[in-house]
Amino acid sequence: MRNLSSMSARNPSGSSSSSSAGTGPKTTPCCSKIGLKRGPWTPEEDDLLSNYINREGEGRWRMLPKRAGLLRCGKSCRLRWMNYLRPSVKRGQITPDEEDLILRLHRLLGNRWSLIAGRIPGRTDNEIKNYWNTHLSKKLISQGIDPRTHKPLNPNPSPLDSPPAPKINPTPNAQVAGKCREADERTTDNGWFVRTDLGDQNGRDGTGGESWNNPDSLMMNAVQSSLGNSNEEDQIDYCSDDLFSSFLNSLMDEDTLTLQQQQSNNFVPPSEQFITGLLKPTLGYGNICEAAVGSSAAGANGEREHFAHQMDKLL
DNA sequence: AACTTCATCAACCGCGGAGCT
DNA sequence: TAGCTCCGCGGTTGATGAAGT
Repeated sequence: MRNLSSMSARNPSGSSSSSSAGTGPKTTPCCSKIGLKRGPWTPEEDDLLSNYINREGEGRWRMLPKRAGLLRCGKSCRLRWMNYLRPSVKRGQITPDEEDLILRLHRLLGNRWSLIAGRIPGRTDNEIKNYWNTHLSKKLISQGIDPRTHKPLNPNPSPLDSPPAPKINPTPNAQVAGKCREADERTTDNGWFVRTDLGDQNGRDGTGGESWNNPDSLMMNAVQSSLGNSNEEDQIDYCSDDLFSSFLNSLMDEDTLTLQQQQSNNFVPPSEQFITGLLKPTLGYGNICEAAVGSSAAGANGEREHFAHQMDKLL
């Protein structure tokens, strides 16, 4: 870890930035940076910030610098606290397990660094983002995998933008999948049964197999398994966080399984499209949530709304 | 030893959403 | 409803040290 104090400021003059001048009427005193210091933080500033937050708590970032005696903007204070000074921030190298987790979460969530960081205790979005850009993306490229899509790079891209080839080269993915949790026929932590006896390539496997080709069902498997033991009303308030967590775990479980299937027989389960396609911001999480939540027979209206709101907020 | 290139990562920037009036 | 403020997010920058020539 580089000594921050030794780093010179990006804007040594410390003068106001002209970049925010174009923000028009929305420019706030916080953003004007008139007379505010920029660049690396000194230990003294760190102490001031830490002491203030330990005393007063987080939040009110705009007023914080003034009250704490710092010549920084609120944004800078928040960033420094979140990424460096927070006691829960874990320093040191990313472990192989964490790297594995980042890869799998990125496959599911894309560049949602804050969401990914939320699933990795002690790591910040900035740290994960940096690690991805400097390590993992290059690693995937060297393995022949597109770091954006997590699909094999096509050496001969078609000008017609044809759909993905049905046969996926298992070698690059296998290197990733080899690091993933083993997923045989088993029950996940949240109780969602993971199938390995998949049906035919259209996802028709008879009873109980609709999880693979029905987004609603996929979602609701996670939802219902999480709600299964939540009969008490007083559990409703906090079930949504668990719900999202369970949902994500479920997706990751299926994700692992999908990779194994690709390895073994090039089979691409229909829900692959759901995971890697529908779970993209451009296609809207809201629709998924609405569809899943709207069709839910498991929860009361309050739960549905709470869940939909939570998912919308998080995604 | 001097110079150049590469890798790393803290910090900055602009944007957009949420909440309030 | 519109406008404003605050906050958080993701993309990007640029200083620094390491590695290479």
